[in-house]
Amino acid sequence: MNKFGDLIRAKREEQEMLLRHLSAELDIDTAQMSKIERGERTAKREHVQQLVTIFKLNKAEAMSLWLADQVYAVVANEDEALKALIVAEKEVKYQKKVSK
Amino acid sequence: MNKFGDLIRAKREEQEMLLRHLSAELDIDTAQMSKIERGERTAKREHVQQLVTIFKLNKAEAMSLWLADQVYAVVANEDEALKALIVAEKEVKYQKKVSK
DNA sequence: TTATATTTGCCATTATTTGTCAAGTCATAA
DNA sequence: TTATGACTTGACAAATAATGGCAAATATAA
Repeated sequence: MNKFGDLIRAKREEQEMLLRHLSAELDIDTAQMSKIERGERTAKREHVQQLVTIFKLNKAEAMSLWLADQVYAVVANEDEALKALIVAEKEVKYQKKVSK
Repeated sequence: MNKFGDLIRAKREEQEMLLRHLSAELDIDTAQMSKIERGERTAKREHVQQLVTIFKLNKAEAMSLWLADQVYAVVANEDEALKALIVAEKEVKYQKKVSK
């Protein structure tokens, strides 16, 4: 799963922006940016923020996808993937409740 | 969140087994085992399997908790934790469907 | 062909995780 | 009190993984 990279690539192509121009804005190698878009590497948090600004993305949505890719990497190909996600989800909800 | 470690500690204490005996069975340092039970370190997959055998655990359940701890570590303290989990969950369900 | 864009593979550097040890705490017994 | 046993903690080196950057390879179009 590479939802974040797919989103960035879509937005970049929508604007007919070159990979080397985008990577220059983030101050990273073009090859790195290529790998991020294709999901071969994970973008840094600071780069996510920059991309949100550059493409005027919904920050919550972008962060969700970026995080989801990382979550998915943990459970990919695991028999108990779904159960694990549900356990984690319950904990997140519980923490939200008790921290109020 | 440390559901896996909590489970192991509970089972070990239930049997009045010493940390050094358990760690000897897994062929790891007592300090390591202590850290695993307290969630300071993550057990290796092979150790999870050994613990399942030693304590006659439900394997699916144990694996779920072990994985859930790792998933939770990724999303802990993230504003979009819940959204991210739901995105990942949908992907897992989708993959399950298309791989049939 | 040539030029430009992107991808790929490799490797050095950096960061993170792991294993081990020794010293520490804590509770209990002598 | 001192001693002992169980466990925890902190520090460190070693192992492992992630990252950045380069150059070569590939692709796409003129």
